[in-house]
Amino acid sequence: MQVATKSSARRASYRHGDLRRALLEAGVALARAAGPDAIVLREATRQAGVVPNAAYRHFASRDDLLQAVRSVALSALAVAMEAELAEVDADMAPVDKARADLRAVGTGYLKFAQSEPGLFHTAFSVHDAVEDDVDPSKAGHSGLNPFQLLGRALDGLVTAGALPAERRPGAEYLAWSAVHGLALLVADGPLHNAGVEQRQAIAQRLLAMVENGL
Amino acid sequence: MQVATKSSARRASYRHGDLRRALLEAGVALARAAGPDAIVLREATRQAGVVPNAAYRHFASRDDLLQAVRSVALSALAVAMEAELAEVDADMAPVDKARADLRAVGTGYLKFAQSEPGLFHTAFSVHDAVEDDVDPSKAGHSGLNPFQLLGRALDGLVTAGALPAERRPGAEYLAWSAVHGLALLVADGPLHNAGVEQRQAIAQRLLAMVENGL
DNA sequence: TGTACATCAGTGAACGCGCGTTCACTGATGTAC
DNA sequence: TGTACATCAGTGAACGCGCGTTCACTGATGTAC
Repeated sequence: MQVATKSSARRASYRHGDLRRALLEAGVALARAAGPDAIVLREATRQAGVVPNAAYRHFASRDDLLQAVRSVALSALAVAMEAELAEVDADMAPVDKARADLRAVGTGYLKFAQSEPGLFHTAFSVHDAVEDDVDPSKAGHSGLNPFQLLGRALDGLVTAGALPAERRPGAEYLAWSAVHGLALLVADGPLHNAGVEQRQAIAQRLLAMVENGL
Repeated sequence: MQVATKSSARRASYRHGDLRRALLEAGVALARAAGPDAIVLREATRQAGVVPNAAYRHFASRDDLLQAVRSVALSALAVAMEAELAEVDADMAPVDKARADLRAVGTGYLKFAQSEPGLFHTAFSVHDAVEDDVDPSKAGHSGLNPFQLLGRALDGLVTAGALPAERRPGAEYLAWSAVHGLALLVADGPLHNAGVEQRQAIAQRLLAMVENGL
């Protein structure tokens, strides 16, 4: 791994170089492999090649590290959703475009849950209100976090006339519920080992259900 | 607490009386209060007034106790769903009855998640396939577990002609996803502290979405 | 009905484990003169 | 350009904690004669 961004470029090496980053990456690796409970301070320092208490120069506590990893996970989820949004053909009738965007949001969410179950669970291990959070460390490239991306897609539906404005309030929770529930079944539930085609079929049916049911 | 059922009636008192039951009840109390991770063998023995290793006369390991508590939680969930089903007026047109049954299944599930979040999480802390499980300790009074109650309701929808038979396969996962997702938001997510009326409104909209979208 | 014996539920004491966290330190680096 | 000094990232050693689990035991109960 090379000096990639500002935080490691500021000075190339002190004692460790960039221990904070190394610990965070170790924490992410642990979460990726086995979920939030696997984020263990001592193990992160081991992976960074450093003595256990050295972590306290960069994180106030184990929970502080957890929260940092959680932000990374939320951000990665947002990026996955944005990637799916970027695939949507821009030259469509507004209504179709708005619907396609909503589907992309759901698809990105589901793909992430499937491919990164550990990070997915970490992102939602604490359920404080992400809704109004403007912390950029939890956002994707657009500056929006996953919940906000969903909100934007729903707003688009209203603007395009595909969703009556009076049904807009609370719609996040309906869409989120359906997709989040399936995401769990797919992340490590009974559908985790279903075939790709079966999963995709169910995902498509679920998204259609949301679209029609909203 | 008095001798209530067969297992404590067989013999009224030996050393403890019925330690297995006492440990299980302690485990359930712990899970109820703080979820599956709170099920701690030593704490259960403390609550039962017994030395830690005494638990091993009745449970092979901590995980064995966890699974027993999980069965209790699944069974309680099934009972909650059955209670809601029992409220459905039996003298309705078959189609309406079938729809009302499905709603009752969802409502029971959501109410349980709301009122017993700790047990709810315990029930789904391990996600092995409950689908085909015939273990009566995970079932309600009907002998069916929660997943099977949902399946029966969907079958009823088909029989009544409210759901095309070709859409029946996989329908469990669509309905389950939506309701399970909302259950989590309501159990300890952002909707846990929403007002009763707001929660009920969202629940009704979600169930309508499932009904229309299936 | 009474005594000898086998059973096995619960005891007592101890393990090793890995965790998060605190303390006083040291020594490489950056800075001021 | 060189030296004295302050900074503070990482060290070394140790804590107390509660956990699950194992071992050899003891003594109240149920059973056979």
